[in-house]
Amino acid sequence: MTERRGVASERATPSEQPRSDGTPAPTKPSVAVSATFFWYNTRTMKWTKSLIQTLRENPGDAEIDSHKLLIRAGLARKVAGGLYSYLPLGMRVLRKIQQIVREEMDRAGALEIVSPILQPAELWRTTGRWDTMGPNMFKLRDRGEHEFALGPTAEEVFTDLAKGLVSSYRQLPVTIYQIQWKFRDETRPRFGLMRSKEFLMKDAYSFDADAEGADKSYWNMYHAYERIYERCGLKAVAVQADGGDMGDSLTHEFHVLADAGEDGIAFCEGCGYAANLEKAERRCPADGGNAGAEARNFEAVHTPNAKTIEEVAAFMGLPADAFVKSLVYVADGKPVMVCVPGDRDVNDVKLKRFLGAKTVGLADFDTVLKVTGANAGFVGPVSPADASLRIVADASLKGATGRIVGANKDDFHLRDVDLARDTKIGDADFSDLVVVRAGDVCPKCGKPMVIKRGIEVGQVFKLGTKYSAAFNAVYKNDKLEEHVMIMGCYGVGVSRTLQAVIEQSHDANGIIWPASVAPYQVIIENLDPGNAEVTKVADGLEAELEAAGIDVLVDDREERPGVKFKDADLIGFPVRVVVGAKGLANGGVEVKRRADDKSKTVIAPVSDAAAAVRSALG
RNA sequence: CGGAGCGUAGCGCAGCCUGGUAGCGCGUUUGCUUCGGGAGCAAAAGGCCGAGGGUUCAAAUCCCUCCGCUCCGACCA
Repeated sequence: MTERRGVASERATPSEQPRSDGTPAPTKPSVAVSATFFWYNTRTMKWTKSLIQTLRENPGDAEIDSHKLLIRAGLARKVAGGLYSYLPLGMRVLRKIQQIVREEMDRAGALEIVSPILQPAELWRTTGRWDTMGPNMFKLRDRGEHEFALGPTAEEVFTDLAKGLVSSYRQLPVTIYQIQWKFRDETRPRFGLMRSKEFLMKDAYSFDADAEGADKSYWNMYHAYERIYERCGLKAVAVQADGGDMGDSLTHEFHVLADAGEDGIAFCEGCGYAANLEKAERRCPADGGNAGAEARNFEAVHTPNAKTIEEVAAFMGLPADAFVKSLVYVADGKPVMVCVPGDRDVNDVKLKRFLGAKTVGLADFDTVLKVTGANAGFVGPVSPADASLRIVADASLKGATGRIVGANKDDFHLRDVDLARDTKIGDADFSDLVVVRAGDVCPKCGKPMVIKRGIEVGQVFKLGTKYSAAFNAVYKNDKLEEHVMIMGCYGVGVSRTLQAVIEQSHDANGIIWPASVAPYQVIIENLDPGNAEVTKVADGLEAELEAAGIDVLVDDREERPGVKFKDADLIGFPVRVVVGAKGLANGGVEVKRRADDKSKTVIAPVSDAAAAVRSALG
């Protein structure tokens, strides 16, 4: 223990014995630190030397708790919109998360590299993404007018790299990763580190010889991700997501459930089905659930100026689901009408899939008028001006009768419309096309689903050969034949994960860090730094804990106890040790976990204090 | 990209409408008294009032332009 204290004090102050030439003697490195925590600078710290600055008030621009706490607890400071400096405390958390990610990637057999942030345009042009990424990518030129991007991701760089490194099937499978800063020109950065212009991301890319191997690589990473989030103390759930332009590719997003999350996720509590709202499907009865409605001839209703479903419903005094909402889309340049129940929203991704289109989007008003004969607000599936207009409808409208639709004539709607009788929508034109909502039926087990919100902290994605084909990244098999490698990509938002931990683990007093990623696992509150006896106990415990591999902050400020307790709670160190004259007189030091209330405080004799801390850390 | 709001001390804000040369709280520094859940008193430091231009004897305040930030929206008929 005496030795350990020596190490701790050496680090706290430069050696006091100058060399003969007058230069200060070098400070000896701590063997314990460099050997077991090689990626760490220090394991212990005195508050008065730490540059920790907490704020009593919430920052004016923060909306969500984790953002407020991030700033108030002194983890990060805003430099500009969407750009943050990580302060010493935040940096420690970031490094701990990185280290967990690194260890799990290494354990999964992935190889760490680092590639440039500044990426040549040429690579992006190879896949066409120089243009398709559009304004989301920061682009710049060097003095020779050569174009570059600040990497928003690195598929191109890694594929190009693999092409150069891999030539034989003997080298496969291989997964390469990096932890690197990424840049995205977000339209609206917000919520602190949640959506920022610059963020730290771990991105990995797998290369396989065949589909079976690619599958194994995918699940290998999937399981590594489960371990990463668990070790970070996060409850993350894997949800199905849409493969985007990659067709029906398998992909999962890892979400931390939180009300402040930006993404909606559909859950089935019956069978565990989970999918984000872009992807989530729902089951509809074969007949659309519309059997037995009374058949009547439709008639026109004058509905002046009532354009939205809300307005018409109010005007006619009927619920929104008595209406059919008809929208004109343009899919790959061709107009198409989409009908959904009046109280539902079209899911563009499902529509795109169903139509087999590359792009879909709402038509402009001119197109709407041209193909339907009416202005937006009064369009419907019954006899549009362009008789050849394709009309598709949500599955729940199959067999629908007695509905109200736009009349394709301004200021008019039609009532008592029977979709089968009065429109040309055929059986093959029905599909699940709406965004699911709470109560919709699970596509797997038929039970009602719920909607929750999540923060996306990672994604695993089967890429297929999209990138490797573009780069002609091939390997030779044992018959000397060339084949394109099959890829997967895997991302962890490291800086976002930091804030997600805060969002998921805090209370009214501040953050509650899981021990694995806490900036310091233990804070020792020296309530009386001027008292030699108290300070001796506090510093002795500091050294003892350091020797045991625990990192610890000693609050040696001359502050009133209340201030120190408030700060400890705000920053959220998992375990707090209070050393004060009063406590020592009463038999020892107090050990309390941040997550527990006062009643669970343990009084430990000084000789048992380190053991009590370790027990509290679990 | 459209709309709204805001830029004043390290942080949170007032002052602006009705021009007269800058204030409050927190934090910081010093002293005294306090001292187990954000103490009290006394003193002090700290600001080109986002930038540029205009009006005026005089501009944080009025006008114009620009920059930055925040929120809402981006057409679901």
